[in-house]
Amino acid sequence: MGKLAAGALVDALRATILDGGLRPGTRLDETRLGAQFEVSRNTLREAFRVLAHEHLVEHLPNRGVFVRRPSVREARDVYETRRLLECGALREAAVRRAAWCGEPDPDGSTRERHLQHHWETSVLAVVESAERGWRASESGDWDEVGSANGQFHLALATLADNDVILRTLRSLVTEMRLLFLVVAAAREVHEPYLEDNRRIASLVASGELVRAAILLEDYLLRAERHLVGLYATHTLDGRAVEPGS
Amino acid sequence: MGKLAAGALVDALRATILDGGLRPGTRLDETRLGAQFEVSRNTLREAFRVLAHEHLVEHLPNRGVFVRRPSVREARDVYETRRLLECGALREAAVRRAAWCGEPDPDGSTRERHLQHHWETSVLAVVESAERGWRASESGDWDEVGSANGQFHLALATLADNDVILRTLRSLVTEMRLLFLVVAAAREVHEPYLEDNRRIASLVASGELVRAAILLEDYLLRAERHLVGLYATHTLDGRAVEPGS
DNA sequence: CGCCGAGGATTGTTCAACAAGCCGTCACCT
DNA sequence: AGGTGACGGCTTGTTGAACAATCCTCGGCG
Repeated sequence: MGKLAAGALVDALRATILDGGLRPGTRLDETRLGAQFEVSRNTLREAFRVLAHEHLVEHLPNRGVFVRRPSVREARDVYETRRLLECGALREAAVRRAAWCGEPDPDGSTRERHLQHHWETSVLAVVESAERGWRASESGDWDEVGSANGQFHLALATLADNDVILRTLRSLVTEMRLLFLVVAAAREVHEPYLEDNRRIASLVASGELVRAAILLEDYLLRAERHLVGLYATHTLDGRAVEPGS
Repeated sequence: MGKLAAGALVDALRATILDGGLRPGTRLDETRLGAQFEVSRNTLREAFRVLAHEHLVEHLPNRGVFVRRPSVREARDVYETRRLLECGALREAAVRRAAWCGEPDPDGSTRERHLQHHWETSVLAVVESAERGWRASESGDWDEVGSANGQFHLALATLADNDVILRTLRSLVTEMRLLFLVVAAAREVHEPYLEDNRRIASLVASGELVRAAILLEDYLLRAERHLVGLYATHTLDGRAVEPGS
């Protein structure tokens, strides 16, 4: 039992949901889950509040909380928002980097070094996650591919050095994993884009951020149409109704 | 006392913080606030979880929760993110509307009518909130000006018909109100932009969304620099340190 | 067939208790 | 004097039991 049960419980529940241990639509029974995770009903409720705020779970008053079953509409909205934020982050990173490289080192202040360091580690994370996804696909580990893909997009956001963008995208990326649970196995979703990830990563590494943003925009538009298409086919078998209706 | 104490409590606490009843840096004592709002310590903790997730409040383990005192850095990040989302929302609304008006009514389906209705009410909300802010400034009600300004920007986001963008911006707008608490009275912050709001609103009303987006981008850039400037001066008096240090 | 009401189950909330962790104090030691 | 370490109080973290309120189900009744 790690300390701070509530926080750990949130992570445990999120992981369980995202790993398919609690399918979308399932009701999260307070006494049953409390027994399962060995926490009291009260701390469980605290965890529910934050999961609800993360939109992984839906809280219907006096009825209980349910694992959310995102609609096609939401898939479209999430992709559109990601497009704005991720491409915007790349463009912001571009202008900030241009403004910064323009000045030929006015003072070797710690801030300069900090920016330099942040840039290098971020680029490294981008390239690394792209490669990680590629290797995982070669060994057929599609769960790992999905995870690496998420890391890749978060790494892109990190380039802008903007915590608000980053935390927003983090929330969207986990919500995407919930989307993937509804439509299909991760394979078809990620496979066509591994090549794009690598091309974007190499553009970022060579500092061509604007071109990376353009490619990323097209990439996300294609992915959106792809997922929406899968959604239409795959929600015909499993029950496609909301828990509330 | 309305039913569902926990949810109502969140609203009450948020309102109290945003109205200055609980200044940034204040520690939120569980027993004291529990007595004050007449709720148990447990439901209070549930409320804390969601306020923390909204970034209105900071939770330091075993030390308590404190009203957050946003940094200049965060001000910059929030404005940058708003710029991406709000301007992006306008552009998305533009392409969606173009694609839709292009088709000369293939079938008078309910979906068509729904889109039409959504568009009209959204535009109305934009114009209305802009006017509301203007009138409030004439009568010197600067709190109302701030509220109307928030409504205005949310109304802009509504044009894109994207729930994810909307809820994200809602969170950012309330976080901005926390920023305003730290730097200064709402007057100086909003006054210069009332005219811009009206011009943007009229552009939206006449369907010139792209031009509205351009004006909005410039507007938000100016506002960001303005607030960051105020921040630098105003955090010199009051103590400018974080609660953790 | 559909309405309705009783009963059971689950959520919403409170309370009291206790363990654990932080903080200020104060005596003690060098 | 100044550092330092134990002590004690106060606050948070978590639990379990209790009770009201609400919802769902199921059986009866028109």
